[in-house]
Amino acid sequence: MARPYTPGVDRAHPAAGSAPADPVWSSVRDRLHASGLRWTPQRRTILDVLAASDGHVTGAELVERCRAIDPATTPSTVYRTLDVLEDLGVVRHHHGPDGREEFHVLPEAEHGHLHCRVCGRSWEVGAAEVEPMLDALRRHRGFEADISHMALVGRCADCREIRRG
Amino acid sequence: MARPYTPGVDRAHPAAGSAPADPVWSSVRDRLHASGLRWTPQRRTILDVLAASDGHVTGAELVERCRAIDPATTPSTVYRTLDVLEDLGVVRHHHGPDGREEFHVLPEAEHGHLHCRVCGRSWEVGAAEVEPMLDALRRHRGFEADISHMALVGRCADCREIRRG
DNA sequence: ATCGCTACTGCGACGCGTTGCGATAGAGTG
DNA sequence: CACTCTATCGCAACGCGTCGCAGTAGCGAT
Repeated sequence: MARPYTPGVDRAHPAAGSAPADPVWSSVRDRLHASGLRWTPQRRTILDVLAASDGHVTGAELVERCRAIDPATTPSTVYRTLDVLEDLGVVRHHHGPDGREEFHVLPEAEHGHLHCRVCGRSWEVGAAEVEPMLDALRRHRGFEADISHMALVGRCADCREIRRG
Repeated sequence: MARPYTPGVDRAHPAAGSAPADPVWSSVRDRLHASGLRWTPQRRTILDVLAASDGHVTGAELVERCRAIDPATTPSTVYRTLDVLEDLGVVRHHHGPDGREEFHVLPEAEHGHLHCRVCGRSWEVGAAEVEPMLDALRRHRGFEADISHMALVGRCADCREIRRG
């Protein structure tokens, strides 16, 4: 067939139903190859899952969703692939209030995270909001902080309202 | 003996050699009682360990040091006690780059944390350094962030020097 | 000194994430 | 197509931290 190489149509693994035509995802394959890395059915599964996710997802959730597509998926493969994808800039991760990993797919803009300890909700803070502080750290200490990994824990407006203090 | 109640001299458990005469530690006992909580040999062991620690210590390290004093120490007891002590304000914890817990005993001043992803070293940042940003978050979003729990990951001056980027 | 209430302990099992290792299989080459 | 090199996989075991439960033991009251 003269199909111009849609990634993942030739799977033997049950790697999802709809092949992601998204150029972002197909480019991952090339980027892996460019770094001497490989394109495998397992990685395709994970990319399919990521493509179908939005917002923040925990590591365990990603493993679970991969299993829904391919029950043979093992955690180690998922976590290792997520590491690779983070190197490629496809995902970013930070740690929630309890230290567990949360991943964000292809963030449109770099951002940090706020977690309310009381209600558990979370918000994103734009780079602009924290840039002044990061800039100060850079100037005074030469420390270059990773915004994406930043997670501030505290109490949100609503929860402060309820229990004044 | 007319010894005026040095906490922990009457131990049956092997809770340390030198009893901490430090008023800070002895006050913990009273503070527990004031909250309807209890003073136990296990808690004394943990306080002894904390008293002998300075800077930041991981949870696992604390468990290990408790075991050195009392080999019967179990992790769950240690972690649960640390929770209680955090409520009392005796310790503060945050999460390192890998999400593991790090505890700080009785910080003299509230501070956040910087972790270099490359060399693994860490620094403290004074409240003053981050206050402007926290203030902005408070004003714009009503979010009250916990400085002690803040951990920024990135690259320190030395490591940026070596691998420019 | 004894009693009763319940905070606390220790145990066992679990959940998340990581690591080492032998086996497998991408992908470039002849 | 067969061959080689090595990135990747799956497994099993581990480390950190949490949780539920049944028994223990602080501590205030009698």
